[in-house]
Amino acid sequence: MISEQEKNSRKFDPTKSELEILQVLWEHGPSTVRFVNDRLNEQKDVNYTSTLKLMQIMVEKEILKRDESQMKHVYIVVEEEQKTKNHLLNKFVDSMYKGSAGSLVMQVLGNNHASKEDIKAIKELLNKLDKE
Amino acid sequence: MISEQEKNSRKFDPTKSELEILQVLWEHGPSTVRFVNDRLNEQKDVNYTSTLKLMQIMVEKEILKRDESQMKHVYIVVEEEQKTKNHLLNKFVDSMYKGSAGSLVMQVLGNNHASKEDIKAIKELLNKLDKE
DNA sequence: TGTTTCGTACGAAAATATTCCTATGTTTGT
DNA sequence: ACAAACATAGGAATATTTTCGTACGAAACA
Repeated sequence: MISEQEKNSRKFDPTKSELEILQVLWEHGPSTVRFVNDRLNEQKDVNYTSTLKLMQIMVEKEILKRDESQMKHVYIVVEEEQKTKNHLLNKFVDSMYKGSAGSLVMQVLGNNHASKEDIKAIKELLNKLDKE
Repeated sequence: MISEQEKNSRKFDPTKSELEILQVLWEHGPSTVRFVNDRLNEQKDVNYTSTLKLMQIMVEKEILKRDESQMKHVYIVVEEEQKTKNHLLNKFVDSMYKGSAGSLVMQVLGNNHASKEDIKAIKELLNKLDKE
């Protein structure tokens, strides 16, 4: 269920590169371009100004906002991590599993991609859901 | 775990539009461009030749192959639906949940997107996994 | 048989996303 | 104070994806 609020507030989906930046910010919190770019360079080759540009675009799109009080601007994610992930997850489920979350879960679990701890936690959650 | 085979055989990931076409083919089996285009037009406005072009490109990329014995070429998905979906799912989990399938499942389930039947099936699967 | 409809092929245009060059100003260290 | 290092801004170049115009041949049918 998606609220009107949510529908209207989301003007853009992050692109692939934007998502990479988001992941850095999710992991480390508000950061400068320099910091984000350094993290990205641990994985791939990308010029500082490219990252800068991308983050500026993300500000325009209102995916990020920034604190300009310092010379080194600090970029902050606007929407909560969970909310964004939820949105992307739902989109994924809808398009790939016709909205059936169940079949997605079945596939993930059947794919030896879950640890014992995961499984335990999932069972507990299921029991809790049952009672409701 | 991804086999060498799998790594090498997958030269390209489907783009967004290509995925829409794949979904039609997954649902209806081998089809003509006309048929696919009609299905797409139930959702969005797209010119016949655009769909044709895209499907031709997909043949070049070896995402599809085609039967040209008839004048109306019939396009067939090369890789099994499940294999492709698996690949995309893994990519999604890796990028969004740092490879933790467990946290993805937790999120899906915590999101009232699973029916009672789903939950039952998942529990059974979990029990089976436990025994192994 | 002629014309209208439907098919493919191909290239180019348009839209989108990504990268980086250059200009210019600020800070840092000597 | 000066040079080197570092910051942002903005636009242009590139790459990628998507859309469609045009050409042309085959089939349908009046």
